[in-house]
Amino acid sequence: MDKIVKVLQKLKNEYGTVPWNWHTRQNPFKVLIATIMSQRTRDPQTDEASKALFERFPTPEHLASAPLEEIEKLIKGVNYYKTKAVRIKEVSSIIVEKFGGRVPQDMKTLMSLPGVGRKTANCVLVYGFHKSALPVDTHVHRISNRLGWVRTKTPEETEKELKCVVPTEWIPFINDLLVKHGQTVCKPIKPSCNICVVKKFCKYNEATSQNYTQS
DNA sequence: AAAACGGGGGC
DNA sequence: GCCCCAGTTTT
Repeated sequence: MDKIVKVLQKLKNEYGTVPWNWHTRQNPFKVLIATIMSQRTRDPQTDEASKALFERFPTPEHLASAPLEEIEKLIKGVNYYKTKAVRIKEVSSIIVEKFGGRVPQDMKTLMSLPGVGRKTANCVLVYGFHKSALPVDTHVHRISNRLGWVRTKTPEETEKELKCVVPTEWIPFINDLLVKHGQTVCKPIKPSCNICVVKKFCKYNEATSQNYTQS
């Protein structure tokens, strides 16, 4: 079996398959809004806030005409909530007025929306429309490099290289699994390599553990 | 390419 | 109290 698949299988065994923001998936508009909310924000906060928001304003039409203050209040708790409230309303209006209430299905149009960058657009494509898209955030970028799967400077490079080395059927799981691993074990600073289930496949661990195993 | 944005939770 | 964070936009 391929080495990368082995690692992904181990991570899947460790962390399970329940995706973040599961209640929004298969609804492209909800995926879009919830993903904007999730930027630089921890999971549980976003999850609760997005549920509250969609209960009150379930569609682009509702959000486009919602009072800004009410949106702010409902999503308070997520990072940048004031800026995001403005963008959520803007995005909803654009979708209603320019796209007939439908979320665009291509990278370029998605990224033209306010508050939507490459990572968010890819989330919409893969979780909303089941396309073969790979959202790369700081965790995916960092861990892919530590493991030695890629050698890249930017998230976009990582996205392209990962798509070449990871089997298609695993693409939709990469983000969830590596983010979970990155939050709990493979942290940006002082990663807990001693408890890592994939350390024997990891270049970073190989390089850093040498200092201790010698002598 | 680097800084700003901007706020709650963990240590 | 300080530091960090499922990014995007602006300088």
